[in-house]
Amino acid sequence: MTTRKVNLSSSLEDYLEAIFNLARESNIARSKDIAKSLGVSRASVTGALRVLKEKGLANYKPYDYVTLTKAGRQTAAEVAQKHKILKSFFVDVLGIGPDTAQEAACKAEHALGPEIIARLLCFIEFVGHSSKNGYNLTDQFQKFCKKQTLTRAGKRDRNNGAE
Amino acid sequence: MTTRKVNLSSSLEDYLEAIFNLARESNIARSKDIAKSLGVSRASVTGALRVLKEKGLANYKPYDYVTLTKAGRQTAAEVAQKHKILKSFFVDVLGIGPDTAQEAACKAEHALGPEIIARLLCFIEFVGHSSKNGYNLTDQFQKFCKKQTLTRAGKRDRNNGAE
DNA sequence: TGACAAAGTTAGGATAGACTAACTATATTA
DNA sequence: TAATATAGTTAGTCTATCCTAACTTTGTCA
Repeated sequence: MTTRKVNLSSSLEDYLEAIFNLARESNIARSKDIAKSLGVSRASVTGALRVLKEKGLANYKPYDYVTLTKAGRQTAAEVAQKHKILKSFFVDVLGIGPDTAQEAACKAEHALGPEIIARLLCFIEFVGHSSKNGYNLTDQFQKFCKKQTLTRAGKRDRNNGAE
Repeated sequence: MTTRKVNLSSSLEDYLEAIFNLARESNIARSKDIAKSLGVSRASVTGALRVLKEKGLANYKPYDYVTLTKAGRQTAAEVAQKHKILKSFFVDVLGIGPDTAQEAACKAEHALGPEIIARLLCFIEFVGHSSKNGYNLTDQFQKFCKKQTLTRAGKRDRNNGAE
């Protein structure tokens, strides 16, 4: 029997992901660290933990360490996976800087469903694969991109004061 | 002198975009239609219009038609542009169905900044360009994708009951 | 072991965004 | 033009999320 999917707000997904990542890094997810990693107050964390408990995603007792339930871990892993794939797409395919990519992934991970994420992953693999097969897609794109940007800058200059 | 950028919530961006689109389609953005196109109540629209007016983005008077200010049009056009580019990427590059793509674009348009959107546009152009130059990227990807999916399904089957 | 610091919680409040129900203004049409 | 339908507004409420300030629990160390 699979666990029923809970509808989660972006905010709760963020908490889940933060707990998941902290638990991976240091085995323990402390309220203080969750607050720090999300940039919210400790009080907000307490509130979120209560909600996650209600939804069956976190094992939470006041003044005790938090852990995720199986369902919680599963959902958190999905969110983290989305994040990872998006960031990789931005950095490895589009050539975006890691910080901008990180920030964008944080937001977009809540907006895109599994179908698109799966395709995106496939696309990243396709790009990697194609690089090995002679046609280096990434390089080609970077060249193309630079050319486009210059062309446009030129057009803008020539049109200056037109409209 | 350029108009200063206002910080907008996703929700307000949605209203702006809806007004912009309605005005393009039928020259007039009626409260009722804004409500319908966003799936909210008419009362919610009134509230949003007041806020957009405060922020200098909409010309709003009770019981009158709404129009966007110059700043409002500019912002709305940017959002609509993001939407268009995202949808095109999903459909034309990833091969996602139009309905799923539409829905995802609606959400992601609020999450991604101008840098990533510009790159994405460039990438779409690159893909179109490459198709003309012998190497049909889209076809290649679709083939690759199908193969991957099958491979994974196979692996899953062979692993059944393993863990 | 008791005092102090750190972590966590609670209480109370703000804001954004949505809703319904009731009211007002505008538009239509007999 | 008066009655009625439609559109738009207002008032009041709800929920989600965040905050600060004050309180409680836990942990540390002299």
